[in-house]
Amino acid sequence: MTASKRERQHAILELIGTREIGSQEELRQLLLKHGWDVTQSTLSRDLRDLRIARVPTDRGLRYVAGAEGAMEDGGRAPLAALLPQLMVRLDGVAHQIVLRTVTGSAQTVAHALDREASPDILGTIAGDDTILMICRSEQARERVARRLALLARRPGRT
Amino acid sequence: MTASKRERQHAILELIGTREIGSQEELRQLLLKHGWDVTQSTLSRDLRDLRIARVPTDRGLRYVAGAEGAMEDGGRAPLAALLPQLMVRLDGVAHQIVLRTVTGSAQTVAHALDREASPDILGTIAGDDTILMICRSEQARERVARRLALLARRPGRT
DNA sequence: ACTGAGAATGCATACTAATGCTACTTAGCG
DNA sequence: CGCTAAGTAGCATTAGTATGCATTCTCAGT
Repeated sequence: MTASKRERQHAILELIGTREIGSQEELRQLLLKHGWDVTQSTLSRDLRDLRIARVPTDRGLRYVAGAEGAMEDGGRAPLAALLPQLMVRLDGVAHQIVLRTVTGSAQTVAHALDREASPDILGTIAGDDTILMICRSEQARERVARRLALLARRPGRT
Repeated sequence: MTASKRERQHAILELIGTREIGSQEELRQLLLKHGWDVTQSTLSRDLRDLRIARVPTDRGLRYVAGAEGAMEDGGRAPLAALLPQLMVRLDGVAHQIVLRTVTGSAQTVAHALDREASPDILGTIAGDDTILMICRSEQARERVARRLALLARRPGRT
């Protein structure tokens, strides 16, 4: 599958945002449990693509994703550039959308969202890795969610 | 020399802030020019101490100091350990739960919540002493709320 | 369908980093 | 002094990561 690369990299982002992962082999095992069976080589390349760094922490080396890689100019990057890199998951209920991002990037993405000034969106609230978007209606929510999902898919245009 | 360690690490920080360094051997060569002659082992330990990460950039792997390493928060305690101490009040409407914590602890608790990766929870957003949790449904909310209430009661099991 | 261009991946291996162990230096103490 | 404990750093080795090359897979164009 061609699409699997993107999905896999997404899974990687989510795993790394959620747990503490210290080696590619460790990551490989986790991915296995989720149905992906790839070699360390592939992971090395994925981590490079995703700009995921290995940083020393109190508890040893850990992989962490950062916004640095995706941000072309300080915080002014368009949504289309940010989402593929930073969005981890998208979901919603009623007139609300919850958008999960790589840890630490919620503010950045929310900012980009605000700059879009969509009439469908009443406002956004961002924490560390989660953004809550209040939409004008359920229909509005659907529109927005669809668009975001699309933007997140490829490094394409608006 | 004993005191040289501190100086050397200082030099390392400066070098890394100034040039693009991609390997410990490279760093070693630079230090040599500045009068320090140490082995790769030592540099590995220095870089660990300084929390310097190796991140993939456009031009290959580079060592960078700071941000990511410093951003690293330490509170990785499990929910069961946190809640009895930090949760103040629990309430909810529709598919949302509002969890009040001791002032300043919301981020910590929210983080622990995220790490649980419950399918019932779309996401959490934390302020200073309040966490908003968006659940997948009202039923999900009830499940989550019940569980949280239980966990908060005492240092019990997951 | 057939085919050439690229993308994606695995394999084997080169490269780089982390670490157990030992030695040495220094400071404090009897 | 001689001894011990703490802190550093080197050496040798292991652990872990990156990458050249070959193969396989996709897909557009014919």
